Amino acid sequence: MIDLAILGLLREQDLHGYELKKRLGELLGGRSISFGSLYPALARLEKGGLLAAVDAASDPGAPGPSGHAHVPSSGSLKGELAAFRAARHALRRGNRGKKVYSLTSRGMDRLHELLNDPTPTDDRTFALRVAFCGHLPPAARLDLFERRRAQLHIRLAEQRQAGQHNDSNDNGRDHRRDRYLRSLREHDTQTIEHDLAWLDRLIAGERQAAQ
Amino acid sequence: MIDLAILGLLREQDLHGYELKKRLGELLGGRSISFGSLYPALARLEKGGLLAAVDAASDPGAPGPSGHAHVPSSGSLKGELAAFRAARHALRRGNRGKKVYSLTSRGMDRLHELLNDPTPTDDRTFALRVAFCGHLPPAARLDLFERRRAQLHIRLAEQRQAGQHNDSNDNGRDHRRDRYLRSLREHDTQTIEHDLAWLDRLIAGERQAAQ
DNA sequence: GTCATCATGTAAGCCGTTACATGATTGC
DNA sequence: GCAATCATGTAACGGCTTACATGATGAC
Repeated sequence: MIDLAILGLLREQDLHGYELKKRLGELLGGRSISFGSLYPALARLEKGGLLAAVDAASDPGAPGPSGHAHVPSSGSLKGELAAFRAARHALRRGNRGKKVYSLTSRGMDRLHELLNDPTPTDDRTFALRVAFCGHLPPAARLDLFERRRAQLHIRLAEQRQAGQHNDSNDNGRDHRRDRYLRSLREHDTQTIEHDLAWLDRLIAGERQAAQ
Repeated sequence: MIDLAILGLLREQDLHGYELKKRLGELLGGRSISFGSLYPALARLEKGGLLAAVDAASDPGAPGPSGHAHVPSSGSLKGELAAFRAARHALRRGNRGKKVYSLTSRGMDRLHELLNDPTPTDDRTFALRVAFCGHLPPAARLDLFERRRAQLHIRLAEQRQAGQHNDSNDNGRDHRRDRYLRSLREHDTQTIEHDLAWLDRLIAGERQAAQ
């Protein structure tokens, strides 16, 4: 999930981690991922050759690179550590704290792999796929939508079936008690139907565009 | 989350783990929890005194207890193990594989604690709370609904705000590309509004019942 | 010069999953 | 007797969170 999010966002534009997190928060409606999960993921993807740290391009943040790493070489342990870090930073980055990532061609391949993966996924992942599916060939996009539709149809059937065998012992007082349970189920059903209607609209749009 | 689910379901009726999982699956619409998570949770709750294993009551499954553990005492390691297990089973359970749990008074307290906890939670947990809120005093129930409503209002505001600064560089081709992103956001917004409308209905019902 | 924000990372731990292992019950 | 299902558990691992630690930049 996190890989899909990162690769998808970087496809549009080179970004550093902090900015990436903000964008992702907007994409998923507030509930973003945490730094503790984002930065290790970025490191992993970079190590795997799917991302590359680039010399801060014009787009994200301040433009002027002026990288010169003069190391004062103090005696303290802390000083040594800081110097080491500064040197490492100077090697890898343009000028300052930011580390801007760019999608490599392998990363692009991986993104398409993740978008086309036919195994059913959770709601969040599907949302991400929709967000990034504009880059997909129309046929793959249609597939994505239809797979999701099938999945939701199954869910809906299960939901209805579960609603069937409602309390055989229907003795008065009980009637009022699980009123909330029934309301919940009804609402869930409607939510799925709402999702299905949306998917149908998307699919109709695709078919229309195909002509 | 899993604690809430277990305690809430056991409040209605004594159940064994396997049955519990099935009910939970119905409650959450298909996507149940796994055994690998359920059984350890049951063990933990039993150890904590929130649940107690009872001698299979009349309700869940076959009624007749006839527990007699005659141990053949074979020489093999496997045999010893089996015998040990059988003995352990005989001590703890009525007659067969099933281990039926019952909610203790401490478990009941914990359930109310979980239902009344005012910290905002994820959607799944809220669904569970609604499913079990029939046991709550009306005021607590109303509180639950209104806290959720406030939470959703915030989400909705964030959503709208995120939708504001849409691509300042609105140059033609771009227009068509993130059509899917916009559709997704619109759908998300509608979903939240749908949830809010439901909550409003629930709250109205509570106020009406309060009179 | 200090405070808020930007920015990157590490460590510990929680919560859940899949895969594995075992055995009882029931229907044919 | 054999298979499907019911039933309970353990072990390994994955992904994400919180809390912690560090430092740069900019505004006042």
